[in-house]
Amino acid sequence: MRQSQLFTKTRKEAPADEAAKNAQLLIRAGYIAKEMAGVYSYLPLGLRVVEKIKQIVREEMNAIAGQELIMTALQRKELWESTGRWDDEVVDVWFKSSLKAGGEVGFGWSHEEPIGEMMKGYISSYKDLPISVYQFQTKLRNEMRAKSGVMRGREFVMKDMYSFCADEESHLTYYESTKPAYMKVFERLGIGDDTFVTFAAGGAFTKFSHEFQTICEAGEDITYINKEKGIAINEEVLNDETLESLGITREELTETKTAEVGNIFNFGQQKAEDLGLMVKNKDGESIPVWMGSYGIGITRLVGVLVEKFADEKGIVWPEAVAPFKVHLVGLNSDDAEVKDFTDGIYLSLKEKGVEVLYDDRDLRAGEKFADSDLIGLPYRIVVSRKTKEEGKFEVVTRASGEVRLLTEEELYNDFDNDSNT
RNA sequence: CGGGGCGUAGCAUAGUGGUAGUGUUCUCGGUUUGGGACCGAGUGGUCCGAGUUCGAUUCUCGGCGCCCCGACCA
Repeated sequence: MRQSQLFTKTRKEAPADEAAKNAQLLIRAGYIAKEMAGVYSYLPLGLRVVEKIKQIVREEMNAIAGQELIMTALQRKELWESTGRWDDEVVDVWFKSSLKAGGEVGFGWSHEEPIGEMMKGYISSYKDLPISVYQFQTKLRNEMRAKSGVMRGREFVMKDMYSFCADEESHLTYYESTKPAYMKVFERLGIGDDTFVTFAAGGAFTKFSHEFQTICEAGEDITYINKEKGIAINEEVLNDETLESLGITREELTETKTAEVGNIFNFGQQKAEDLGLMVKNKDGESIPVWMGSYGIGITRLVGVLVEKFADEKGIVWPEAVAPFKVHLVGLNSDDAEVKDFTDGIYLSLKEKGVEVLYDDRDLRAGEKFADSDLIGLPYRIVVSRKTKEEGKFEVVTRASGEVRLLTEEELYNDFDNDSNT
């Protein structure tokens, strides 16, 4: 994409009403725009990042037999009343409204009830199971206090998946299979080494739920971690009983600030029982379905990645989620010959299938470099009168600052879409 | 929801009970051209409402909004 056609602009200064690094940088670089506290619009660059993350999650959920769907944002009051969760005293994050035709509706803060209810129409026998479905949904939660930029908003995108099984064994097998699937997601996002399956407060059915906590200074959680043993415990369940059951001592754990990027819940049969989601087993008896729910905070991950990898110059995207792989910075663009030459490089890269943002604006070098650093694409290729004459292109790796000089041929080989540059 | 802070131009900021200033952005002209360069000109502003006052951006009250700490986070 040509940067001259991108409607967003970078800003030198961070907005005064944002204290969080992720929001400051994302706004300055033109990825997001603030609508109100805890509510952000995703602009062209930001949307590309969100879609990249979604695609990685999608691939890994599909790999464990997840079927994608999308549910509604509007939800029925009566359904939530049937499980006792319409009451504001019980669920304090409801946004509610009323229909002009009469009746009340809620805005989806979770989809456990609606998905279970809907599944009644499709599940009646153990032969129908197991089933796992997931969606990417904008969740609306009336948080008392939004904070930390995109990490704790009132409106955010989440992947939520729900599993339905006919017996405990397949249910637990599926539940366990989501852990490595989740870890693959986080590895692909470049935060695998810093993300831990964490014991956390569970639901009514199980002693623990499992969270996926990523080491992050801007996170809201405190997690006690032992990297060697791969054990992590949320402080909310850190007690003698927990330590003993996990065979570890307090001294072996390190207190760490983390951000919750995912969580999985084992509902057992309780949720289905509440909803009346039953199947016939082999003996012809009606039994409640075994259910689990599995979340990943998509837009929160955007914030976590910015927080973790940004440096003093700006954002540094992991290659897997960067809106473009290459930032082609054209200098001396007032010189028609250089400009034509740079245009040619741009078209060739595009032809090779390389995702490239081409800074074709007629600006001074310093301004372009500053913007490039701020936007944070993995590789910067500089083309100027000098490089045109010498036939060498400067390639800078954003994360490391490494500078290479490549010929045009080397450049295309290096950025061939199939390579692992 | 408890506590604290803050609302001045697109953005960032200064200041004052009496015509609101600077930087940046933006527009125009010129010089520049590998790290946000320089010179000149121009556009553009006191969150909303009530009160006090001859006069309020400033003081008082209320509202709305934003940030931070705490509580909450199924």
